[in-house]
Parts: sequence; C-alpha cells; structure tokens
Amino acid sequence: MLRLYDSAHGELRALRARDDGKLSIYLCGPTVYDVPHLGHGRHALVWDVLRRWCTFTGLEVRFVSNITDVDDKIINRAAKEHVSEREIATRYEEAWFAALDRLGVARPSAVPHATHYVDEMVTLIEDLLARGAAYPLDDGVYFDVTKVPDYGLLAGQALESLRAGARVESRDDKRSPLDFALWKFAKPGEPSWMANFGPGRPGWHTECVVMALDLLGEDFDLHCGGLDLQFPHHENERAQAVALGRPFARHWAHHGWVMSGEEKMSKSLGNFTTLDELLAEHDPRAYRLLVLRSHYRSPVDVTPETLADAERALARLDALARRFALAPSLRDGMVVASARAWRGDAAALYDAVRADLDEDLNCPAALAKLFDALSSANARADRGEEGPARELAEAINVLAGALGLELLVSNDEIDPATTKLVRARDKARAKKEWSRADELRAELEALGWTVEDSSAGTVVRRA
RNA sequence: GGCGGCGUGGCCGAGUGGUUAGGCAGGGGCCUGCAAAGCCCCGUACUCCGGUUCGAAUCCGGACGCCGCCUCCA
Repeated sequence: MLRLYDSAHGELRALRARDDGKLSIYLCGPTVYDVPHLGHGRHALVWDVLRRWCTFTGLEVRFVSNITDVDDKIINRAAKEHVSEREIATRYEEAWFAALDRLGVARPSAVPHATHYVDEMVTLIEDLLARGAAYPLDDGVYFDVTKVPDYGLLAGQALESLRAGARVESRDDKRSPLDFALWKFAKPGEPSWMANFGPGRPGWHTECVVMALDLLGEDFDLHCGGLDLQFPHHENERAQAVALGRPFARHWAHHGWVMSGEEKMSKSLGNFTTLDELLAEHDPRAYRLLVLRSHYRSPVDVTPETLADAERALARLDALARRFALAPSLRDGMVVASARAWRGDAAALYDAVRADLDEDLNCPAALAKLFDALSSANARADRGEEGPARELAEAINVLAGALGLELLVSNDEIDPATTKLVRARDKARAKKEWSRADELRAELEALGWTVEDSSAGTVVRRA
C-alpha cells in the first residue's frame, strides 16, 4: 500500500482509493502563456513517475491534467503581440507538450481546457451565489471564505492568521481580504462568456475545481501540484467544493522546487532555464534521473555540475544495457508489472524498490537499490554467472522503465568510412600491431566516437 | 508579523535511536597489449551548544545560518 505525505494533514497517509484497483489523479496543468522551464519539467516528471509506478504495480490510473487557456497572462501577452488569445494559448500548449514528450512524460488520460468548461463554471458560481457563499461586486463575483469553516487547511494556518498576513492590496468592499474572484466581469476587448450574473470570464481557482469534479467525480483520490499552488490555489479549489457540499480530493500531494543555486527558480525572479535550453545540451533522461535522485518534496538543485553527475550515472545504466543487450523497456509507453514471475535477486530487488516507493515515493532510495543491483549484476557476469546476472540486469531494466527511465543501447549509424577504420583496427590488433591500433583509435576518437574493445572486436559509439 | 522547510563526507543526495544508503569526483588494486567498460578496496560524514538515553546525525530545548509560503508562480 502506497503511503504519501498528505499536505492537508501534514503527515504520511495510506493512499486509500475510492474504487478498488483504480486511482484517480488531478494535476493542475500549465497556464499556457510562455515556454515551459525546468520547474515545469520537474512538476511533470514527479507525477509522471508516481503514475507510472502505480500503473506498474497494477492500478488502473486515470490521470487528468488541465490546460488553463484563459487568464490575465494570456490576455496580456496577446495584447502585447497583437494576436488573439487563442493563438497564444495554442502556441504554448504545443510548446508544453513538445517539451514533455521529449522528457518522456506520458500524456494525461484527459486534458481538459478551461474554455471548454465555462458553462459548468457558470453553473457552479450560480450555485455558490444561491448558497450565499459568493457575492458580486462591480468588477466580478467573489467567494466568501468565511463560509468555509476550515478554510486554511491546506495553508496550515487559520483564517485569522492568514488574514493578518495578507499582503495583497485588497478592495475595501471585499468581505475578507482573502476572498477571491470566481468570475471577472468583461472588460473591453477581453474574451468573455455570457452569464446571468454578467458577462465575463472565470477565475483560475474555479476552472480547476470544475474540471476535476467533472472528469474524476466527487471524492476523487489525489490532487497534486507544486508547493506554490498549495495556497491559495488548492485551498480555494477545495473551499468551493466544500461550500457546495461536494466531497473533493481525498489526498493532497505537493512537490518541491527546482532551485537555481540558492534561490527558487521562477518566472517572477527571472532566473529560469527553459526546457528547450536544457534539452539542447542534455539527454532528457539525465534530467529525469536528476529529478528522481532527490525526494519529490525536497528542493532539487539544478546546476551544470549536478546535470553532469546525472549524465555519468546514466552512462552506467546504459553500459549495463550494452553489456546485456537489453531491449528498450518503454516501447509501448508504460511498463506494466512483470515482476510476479521474478525469482531470487530480481525478486528481492523488486521488493526493495517497492518498499522504498511505497513509503512516500522515495525514489532516491529506490535508485540506490537499482545501482546496488547494477554492481551486483556486473560482478556476477564478471564471475561468469551469466544466468543470474542477466536476470538481475533485466529486472533493473524493467524497474527503471517503470519509473520512465529507459536504458538504451546506442544505435548510432556507422558510416562506411568508420567501418573501414574499425576493420583496420581489428586487423592491426590481430597482428599485435599495437601502435597502429592506437593510431586508429585516436582517429576514431577524433571523429567523435567512443572506442571500446570487446571480445567481438572494436566497438564504437557516439561519445 | 503569521506559518513551514532545511543545515549529512570534495560535490549531489537518502536515512532517522545501535547495523554499508547510493551516485559523481578522488586514491589504491584486479582485468586489459594499452585504454575504455567492469569488478574489489579506501575516505569513516551528519551546523553548534545543552539535555534525555546503556547508546543520538536520528528524540527534546536553545543558538546560528539558509530557504520558502502568506501576491502571479510547477
């Protein structure tokens, strides 16, 4: 049974699903007004790993993640570029999925777009108005946070203390400075939808609550996202559901930041690296490995050094794949459990990895087990224990794949000129012409190949 | 001001009352024509000060330092 830290209760809790054998997850997706950065990458990777692992262990996972395609930031950008909001949203949604595809993040089961759910949002706001949990002002409809007795649950603070700390410049006529806009009345030139309380557009917090309830139903299992969304976004989603008397997420989980040096990486600080910039220089798997090597709730420091470190660790995994000629594990997307038939060391490895992941998704500990096993597989092969070594290597391959980390045997195209050099070198080595063999190796390396000798002769791959 | 997190060996990073985390880098060795890959061995770390305990990096108290949330943010 998977236990996860539940942000609403501040403790580890068994993830008890509404329906046996199934898991419903909602992840707040991006507001598509700019290209994704490393923080978005971690956000996507962390929950991709959870989803993959749960799928691997036999759960049927429904994973919903939205696209916020109407928002102030999209409107502002559209105005700046003199193009439509729709054009901005489409452009950056494409950029989002392009980057996530490269990271090997599986597409969600469903990707609701806020603009397709406006009618449902209007209905929800009408309901809140009817219940007296919302009230109109001249620029929009607001939610009355005092109508939710445990408002502040996710913030970990009582309403009073939140109010005292409120830094937001507040309209005097809001009942509480923490009241938030459910609906913003239309301003000239902005996209708007009809509603009997006045034309306008939905507030962000209303979008997610509607889409989550519509696609996953009441009392769905897990709502996750970044720590920065815990308050106020998730608090406010929940508040609306509570005010409506509709059970919302059973569990809440939040992941930590990507740090750039000592600071949180964020748009507002302007210290972010885009995913495209990262992927131009690094194997996407290296970023996944780097992310997996810290606990999802801790900050992860992304620097050239930590990336290089992850790349070299990845090279060891690939070397294992080469040695045992392992087949790619992700050919069909998700790896589904094949661990039941495992015996011996492979079974023990699976148990150990599962124990780590079951305890709040402890990926760093699980990876440590995989690396232990990697050494063990190589050592056994060195000793000539081919069978057990191979079984273990294959288990490592499958388990890494279950985390979305695919081990790869390089399949570089080898051009005729290179083949010629390789053959010449093998010939020289056969005749024990060592200096000639070394010259040819240097030539190959100058052409960008990594050269290794094996029992089958010279093997090259792209450095 | 309120709330929360963190401080582990050269670097990254788990753990959390007694037992090797793991990776990267470094040193030594084996293998190899030499390399590469791989294997073996090695460093014996937990911010500081008190306390609890047979025993604390791990619990409690305090100090110092760093970070975050309370405003858009993954």
